[in-house]
Amino acid sequence: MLASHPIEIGHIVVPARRAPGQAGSGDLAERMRSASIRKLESKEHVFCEGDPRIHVFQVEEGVIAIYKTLSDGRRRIIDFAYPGDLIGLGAGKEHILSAQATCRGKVRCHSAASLEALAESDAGLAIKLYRSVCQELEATRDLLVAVGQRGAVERLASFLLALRRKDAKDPDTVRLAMRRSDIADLLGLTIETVSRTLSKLRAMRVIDVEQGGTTVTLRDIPRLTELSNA
Amino acid sequence: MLASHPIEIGHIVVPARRAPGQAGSGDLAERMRSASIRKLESKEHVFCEGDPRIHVFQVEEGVIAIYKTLSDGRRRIIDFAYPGDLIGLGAGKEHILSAQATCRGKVRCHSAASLEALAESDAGLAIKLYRSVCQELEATRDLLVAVGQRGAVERLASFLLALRRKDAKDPDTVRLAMRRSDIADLLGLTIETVSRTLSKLRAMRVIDVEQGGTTVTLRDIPRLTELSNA
DNA sequence: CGAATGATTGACCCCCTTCAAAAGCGGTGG
DNA sequence: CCACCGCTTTTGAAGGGGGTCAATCATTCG
Repeated sequence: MLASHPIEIGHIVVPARRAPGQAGSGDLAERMRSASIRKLESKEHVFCEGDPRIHVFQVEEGVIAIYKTLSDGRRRIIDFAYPGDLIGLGAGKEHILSAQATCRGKVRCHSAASLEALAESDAGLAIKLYRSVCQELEATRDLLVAVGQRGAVERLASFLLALRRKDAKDPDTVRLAMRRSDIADLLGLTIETVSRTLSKLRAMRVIDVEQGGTTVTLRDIPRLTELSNA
Repeated sequence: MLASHPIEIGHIVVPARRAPGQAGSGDLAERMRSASIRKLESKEHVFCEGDPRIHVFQVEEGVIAIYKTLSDGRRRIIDFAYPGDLIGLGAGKEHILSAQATCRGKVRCHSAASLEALAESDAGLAIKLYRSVCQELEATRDLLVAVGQRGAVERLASFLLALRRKDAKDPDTVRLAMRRSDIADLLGLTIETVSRTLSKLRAMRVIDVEQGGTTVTLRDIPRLTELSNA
């Protein structure tokens, strides 16, 4: 039944990761443990639009960009998948989105068919999937709000705060494990504007950029939130 | 359980509407029939951010704008809900989005609690909800791609084509049952740019705008698709 | 019919894009 | 270990598209 519905999820989050207390009979994370691991080089594709949808992948390490290719060849990144996130879930026989590693990483591979078969028979799993997609939807909406913003500062501020929520190790530090071009394709800007805007935010003493531009320290989060206009 | 998960769906589509052959034991549309009707004036709110989430509404007539309010007071429209669409679904105790009629219309009111209780016990219903949210997610992604586009022409073209898919009576005619300001807030543009761009598309012989700007005839759909860059 | 709301069009300005160049970092091989 | 090479980032200057402000026109509704 799931396979008859031509909708792709792209990536969803294992519920147990965000809400650790919820382990139960239909626990996704539990079922994913035994699958095989695939290593990824930077810029390597996990899958592409049109590929047969054989596996569901769970990010183990690194960051995966989920994107659509436009008719003029440009890339529109929909989301970045972080460790714990599931990508490649869906219902069609083919992928309608592409997934590409922004840096080196690993994904755990799982059979798409068997996961979907499980979802059919297990109501608890179905509800977990439902919630996961809700979460994904919520994230996409937030991104939509950010991208709809006029200024580049607003978009970058929103982006940094969103990363902070995801990445969540040091609350004041964000690792940009992707290129400027990835950020640009996510936010609907150019690399130059991304770079310039980060410099501007640094000049405003709101952030600090270190170590080849990959590590950002959030100096003034209240101000950053203000700038994001969320 | 559903109520403990702080995610709002905003609006989802009754599965039976898009896939008519799928009627079954847990049919949403079936359960919605007996609910009460509420009439809406143009610009009237169905619910607002922060309101207690008591009802789930199904649009009967008209168009409802689903939006977020930014800190500076601006509106970011997430989606337009059309007849058949469900709005107000979610899991938090309060709405995190607002819903406002763009024109006169009617909504059918249904108890949120009872629908969610049903979803808990009925696996078939849970899967239907899951698929509905997938559909919603898909639509939001398409909008994200459109809004991420650089030019106003691309955004308007995408918007018109999306409306055509939704509205779907005459395949060459689209009714804009909303103000220019609503379109602007959806696409991240200004009213002036929306107006100018529609005029430009008219000058290009791609569309025709009639009757006070509410009815748009799609003269050259291949061209429009090209312009949308989808 | 008249007031109010919304749509259209014009002029000007700012921000982002585009084009271009230089500098930094990482990786590879000698 | 260092030098070299490619990729990425940063920064600069110029141009264009959309925002802003403002006026006119159309439509709707009381």
